[in-house]
Amino acid sequence: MADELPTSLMMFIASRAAVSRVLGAIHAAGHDEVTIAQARLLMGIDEDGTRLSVLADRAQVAKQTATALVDKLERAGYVERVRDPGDGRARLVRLTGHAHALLPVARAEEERIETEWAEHLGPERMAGLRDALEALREVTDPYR
Amino acid sequence: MADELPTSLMMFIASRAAVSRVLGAIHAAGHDEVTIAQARLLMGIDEDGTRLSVLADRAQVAKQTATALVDKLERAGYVERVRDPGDGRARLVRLTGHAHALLPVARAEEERIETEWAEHLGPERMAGLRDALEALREVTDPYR
DNA sequence: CTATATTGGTTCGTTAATAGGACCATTCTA
DNA sequence: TAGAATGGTCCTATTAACGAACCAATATAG
Repeated sequence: MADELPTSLMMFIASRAAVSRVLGAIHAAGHDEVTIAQARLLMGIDEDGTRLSVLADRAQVAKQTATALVDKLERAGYVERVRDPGDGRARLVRLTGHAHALLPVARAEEERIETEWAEHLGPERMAGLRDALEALREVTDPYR
Repeated sequence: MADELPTSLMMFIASRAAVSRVLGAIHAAGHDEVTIAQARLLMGIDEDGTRLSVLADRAQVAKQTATALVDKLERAGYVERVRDPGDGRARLVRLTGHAHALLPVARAEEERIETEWAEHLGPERMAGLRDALEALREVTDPYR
């Protein structure tokens, strides 16, 4: 074993496995067309709607990319664009009922992963892991 | 604070920051055309060459994708395809001198990140983080 | 109060990444 | 030795991503 992979690579491996499982659960629930990039954008939408540029920021993609992703999500019925009452230029991207049916599925699978990881590591190591990751956000999370 | 992000998402955030920095260092060293996907493939190449299908496996992409990536890397002068002496069907993808100039740059930046993270967390928390991530590989790493 | 700058989004055009399917050559195996 | 499996490639299509140019609405300078 004695593998000595970079810490960031080990994070990548684990997070990719999680993403893959969550997306699998989403697909299994019948939401076949949703892709990873689209899901990433969906996650950034607040309950009362979010501007496209904010969404782009959160997902760390260009505005044009966010536009394209929202286009697809809109065509598939997961979001709608409504005018921002406070600013005539802006529009708010809002989740539809269709999307609201989707979120619990994703959250449940995420829960399941979290539980399995905790079982595998034991409570202290899991707590330590989360603690370290939270601390790392201070130096790695450009948003917040 | 009290954020309660999923563990896997926090991993994603940190690993993305690291990838972004390593790629930045690579670009800053003059290797402008190399992309993330290409770098990911490069990392899987052993010193004495590696088969394309193994590469595809390691990077978790389809053979066709690996073919396309190797095409680009080959055109840019980072790898070469040589016949596998032991198997007439196979060809070995090997790093060129150009690529060998690149790897230390990536490794150095990775080192720097590792050091900064350790400083930010302190030695025990960093050790605990690595330990937990190594353990998680047992349930999340499809390769090994 | 107008002229200009900024902001929020979209459109156009291009490139990278990815994979399904078909396919060929070589090697393995029953 | 015939048929299955393996290693790669080609063709094609879709998604993701972004620079550049652009329009409409708002904010700001003079």
